[in-house]
Amino acid sequence: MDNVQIAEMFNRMARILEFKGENQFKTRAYTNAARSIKGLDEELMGLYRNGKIDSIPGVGEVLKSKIVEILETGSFDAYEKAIKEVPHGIIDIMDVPGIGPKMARLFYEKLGIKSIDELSKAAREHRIRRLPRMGEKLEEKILRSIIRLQQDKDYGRHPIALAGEIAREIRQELCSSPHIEKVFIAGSLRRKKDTVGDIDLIVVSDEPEKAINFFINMEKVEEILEAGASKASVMYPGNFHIDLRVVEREHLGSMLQHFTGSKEHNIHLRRLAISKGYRLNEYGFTNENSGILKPCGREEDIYDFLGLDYLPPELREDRGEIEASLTGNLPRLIEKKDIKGDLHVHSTWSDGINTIEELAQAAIQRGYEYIAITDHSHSTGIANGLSEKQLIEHMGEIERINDEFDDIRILSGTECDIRADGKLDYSNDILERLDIVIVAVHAGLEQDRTRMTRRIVAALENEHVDILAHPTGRKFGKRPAYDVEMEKIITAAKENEKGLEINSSPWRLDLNDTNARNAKEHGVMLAINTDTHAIDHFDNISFGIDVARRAWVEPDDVINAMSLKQICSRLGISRQ
DNA sequence: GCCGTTTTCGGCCCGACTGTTTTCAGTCG
Repeated sequence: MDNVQIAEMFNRMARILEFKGENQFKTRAYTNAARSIKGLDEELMGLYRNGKIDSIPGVGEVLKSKIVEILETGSFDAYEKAIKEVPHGIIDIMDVPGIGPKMARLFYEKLGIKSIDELSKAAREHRIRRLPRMGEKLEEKILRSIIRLQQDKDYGRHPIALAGEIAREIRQELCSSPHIEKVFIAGSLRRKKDTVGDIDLIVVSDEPEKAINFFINMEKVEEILEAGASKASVMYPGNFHIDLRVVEREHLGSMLQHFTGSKEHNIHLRRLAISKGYRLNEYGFTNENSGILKPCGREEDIYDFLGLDYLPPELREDRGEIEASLTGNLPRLIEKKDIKGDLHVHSTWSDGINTIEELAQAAIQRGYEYIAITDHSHSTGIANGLSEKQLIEHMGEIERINDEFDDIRILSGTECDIRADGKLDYSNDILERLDIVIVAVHAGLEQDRTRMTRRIVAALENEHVDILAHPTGRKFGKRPAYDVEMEKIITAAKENEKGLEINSSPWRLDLNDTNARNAKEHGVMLAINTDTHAIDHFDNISFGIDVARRAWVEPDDVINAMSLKQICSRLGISRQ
């Protein structure tokens, strides 16, 4: 039973308690504990065995005993009883947008509805509207919501790169309205999460109604979900849910902060405000005694007022950033200007579309001191992987091109396949001759957790290996991460002094933020690489930097933030 | 059910929008 499963169990328990109409704070306690458990660096089982299960935030005596019960028996008594009482389909019903615990319970008690299919049928047969406070519009809304839910296989989450494009497109259109002064992107998109659920926008306007009207009447809007005096939501092509809030300039800071979130971060800030005698909302601070509102025109004003250093949006997840800010221990987050090179680049020698010279030129234009050409090894036949003989020619070619360029150093490398048994695709003799060796899993993704972990750890134990690329293999919309024990990978990377990659391809973003932060905290060095297959891909580096920033990564944690001299020293390259 | 720079008891973030009602409960973020 791992942390994710235990957290899921607590989440389901919370949903059941909601349905049963239990005390909302008790319900919230389960949700909070679940979230806290998901964010743990170590497995609960390990903590339990070492007697270190105390001091998990949000877990008190009662929930602690339930965790122990789960670890020992696979479940806990109260949960087993609860799932017998509340049919499984009911939880699904509460996942339909617009339906919460109260309605789900009413449908169950009055109409015996226990599943989404039954709900859909009841709505079509107009049985919902006969219930108190229910009507025709609600039936239509339910049917629409169910259809959207069923169409939406990825649970409504979109890769940040796609969401960013849509957001910029909408921003441009909104800017053309005479009633809209300015447009800001907020929400998880501004926090740079790897995937975003919906797109949150703020517009500054003196005429809110006209601004809202312009928004809901944009040509591409497929459906208007709600439209009020200061807030509206629409559906946009590609299953994008867009939320808009209108604000007057004097409240912009508060609104930006509020709408950027995260929810947990905001709750923490509000608790902090309460302890100082103020209520905090999207319009500013209200003095508890006088009732006087202090508006915040700039986001910085809010953090200032609470005695905090400014918090970059990437950190606003209530994962310790507020405490760090209070004690002056915020990280100096990595920035684009810190990146000195790219260590994962493919050329025409394997499956890239640009020559080594073209890549070198593009890297110079981006101000890099070095790049590593890391074409595929021969097992990756589909990517035109190089034989050992070809790899030797490849090295010669790089040496020749290095003579041509004064402004950049090209490192000879490989992205060497880790075979199913953990052996590498090239012999040690040839690996030794390369400047840099990146290893990666490309096939045999279905291996079980134990084998996959052993396979990767074996690769990390090879003395010639430098970096593990895209460590979990996930690709958005294509496949989930393969099953692997990340803790063991991180430990092996630390013990063998290997780097782990944050792959900046917007379809990978692998390591993700939580794994990357975990690695950093264990003292593992990271490499923020683009896995470039075409010159334009170099610019994906910003996505990788976003992930790193969300992981609290500082320049000193990053291999390719090192100067050429430093990196040559790390890689054991004598000639520079 | 958790938690404490007021507290071991009594709090627990806060407001907008909808649909159904004539004043508000439910849902959402």
